[in-house]
Parts: sequence; C-alpha cells; structure tokens
Amino acid sequence: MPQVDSDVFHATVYEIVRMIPHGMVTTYGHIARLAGSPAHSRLVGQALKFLQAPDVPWQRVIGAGGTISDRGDGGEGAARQAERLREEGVNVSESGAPLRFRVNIQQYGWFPNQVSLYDSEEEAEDGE
DNA sequence: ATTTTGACGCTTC
DNA sequence: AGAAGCGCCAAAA
Repeated sequence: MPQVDSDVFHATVYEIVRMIPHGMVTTYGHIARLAGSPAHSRLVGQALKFLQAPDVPWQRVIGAGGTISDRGDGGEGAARQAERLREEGVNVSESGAPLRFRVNIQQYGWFPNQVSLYDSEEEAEDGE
C-alpha cells in the first residue's frame, strides 16, 4: 500500500506549481515538501511528466542545484524549458559537455514555507 | 512477484 | 567544480 494517493499527490503538485510566480523557479524537492511528502521529489517529476493541463507552468520547476533536469531525450526537453524560462525573464546559463542549463536559485528561487492547499493534509481529525 | 528506472537530493570523494 | 555513491519510493518493465 503506497504511502500517498497518486491522484491526490498529482493534483496537489499541479496546484502548487500553479502558485509559482511568473519569472521565478522552485525545486522538485520543495514542491514535494509543500505537498506533504518530502521523500517524493521524484514523483513530482513523474507528475509533471504526465501533465496535460496547459495552465501549469512546469518550466518553473527545476532541480535542487538550480539545474534543469535532463529528460533523457538528448537535452531537447531541457532546452525547451530553458527557452520558456528565458521568455519570462529568467536568466538561464549553459555549461558542460552534455549541455546543462542552470538558474541562479538565490536570485529567482521561490521557496515559501507553506502554501494554502484545499485539503491535502487535514488535521487528522478523523482518527488517524 | 521481482527487478529496473526515474523531469530527485544529499553527502563524499 | 565535477563525478560518483547512496537513499528514497512509486511506476513501469
């Protein structure tokens, strides 16, 4: 039995990603934490991978080190993400042999301690 | 049911 | 700074 409900988790992730301000970025790990499952950073990526809603600014989610995660497609996906970020004014630098895109977390990072969710972690009022 | 993968993250060479 | 190793846990094979 999984520790989290996949559907709820995905919905929560989308909800949080939608809150990221234009021109700012956050990390998979931070979203997982805000969603109440700090150990599910990889699942955040999974959720975005299966994303279909066009109103979710997925480009604002990057890796913890400020690097845009590679999709295993030779860097095409990462390049698209970098372009979308640049379009909203985010400075994205490039480096490395396998081209790696990077964003200055200190300058563009958005890491709120808590966000207002509809209900993903109720105050355990029903017994558990 | 078991093994491998993965849009991750942190610590250590 | 860059690479490698390890932990994590659900999804996919």
